[in-house]
Amino acid sequence: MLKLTKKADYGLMALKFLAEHPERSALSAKDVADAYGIPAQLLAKILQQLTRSGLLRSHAGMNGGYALAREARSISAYEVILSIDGPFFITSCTKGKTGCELTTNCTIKEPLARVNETIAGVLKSISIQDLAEHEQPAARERNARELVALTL
Amino acid sequence: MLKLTKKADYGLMALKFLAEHPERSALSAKDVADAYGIPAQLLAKILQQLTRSGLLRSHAGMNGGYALAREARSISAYEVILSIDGPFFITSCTKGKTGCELTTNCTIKEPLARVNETIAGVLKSISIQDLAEHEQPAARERNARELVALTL
DNA sequence: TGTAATTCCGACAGAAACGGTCGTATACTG
DNA sequence: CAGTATACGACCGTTTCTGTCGGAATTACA
Repeated sequence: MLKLTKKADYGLMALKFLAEHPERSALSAKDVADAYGIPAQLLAKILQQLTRSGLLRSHAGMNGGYALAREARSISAYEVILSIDGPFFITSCTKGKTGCELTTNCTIKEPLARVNETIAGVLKSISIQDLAEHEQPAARERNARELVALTL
Repeated sequence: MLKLTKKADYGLMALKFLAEHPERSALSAKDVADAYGIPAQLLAKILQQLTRSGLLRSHAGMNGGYALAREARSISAYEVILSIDGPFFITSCTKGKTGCELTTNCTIKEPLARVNETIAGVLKSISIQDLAEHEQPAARERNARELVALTL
């Protein structure tokens, strides 16, 4: 239904939270979970996944936790969603390698693939820092032309 | 996971098929289902829903079936998806009236709402006729500026 | 009038995805 | 060593999705 999973939401929230607290060298999963009322163990798994994808750096032990692996500005919402929910295709027929197993050619796929790229483009244009700043002026003018190029 | 349901896919395919066969006054659910290998009864329910939403006109009885209620050019992919899958919000927290029941304010919602509108804008810019024509040049230049206005 | 084609509608069942929990192992700090 | 924290896999309950079944109402046509 074209909606992010809660996991992806949690992930974005967590990264935003980390971006907002650069003074702490690391925040534990529990810190973040408490801040937002997210189930701690669930968030832990999400953060572990983000670590595996290289978006976070983790450190076990006392005073350990997670920190952004890169600048907030250079981490896009797209990467986060991709890491947590896996690759998304707007068409449900595009499943892995098999392609569309339905009829000879569901020509519907082609135009929707363009929509898919547009969405990806929009998500790529939004950085974690954009989320952390309550206004996100930076992402605006920056990608205007690019967006047009993508959709058309 | 940011993906259309199969039902929505089926609905788009069916409308595309109807748009491609204007010579027939009506096509039965079975006709369309056979053409694409879609489960007939499932497609029937989808077409009924689209009829309820006013996108199709139905006619029972022999030689009955479904036909587009409007010009293919004036029916957008957005309307189809909306009819079948219901209103979509990219953030999973935006549930009906309650709003975000999580923390005081998940500021994440605000930027993503803009993404949501962008996606809606793209889907609105794609008509059934665009799907029927294998190239969809019409939707291109037409909505370029509008898209920019939406995202920013 | 009767029969076949077809839409209409609700209920339901199997399957998959999602959200969340638990237990345990591992790593680091002091 | 003890406490804090990540890492990871198994599992379960709920929801959503996909598809099926059965029956009722509508229409065309012989």
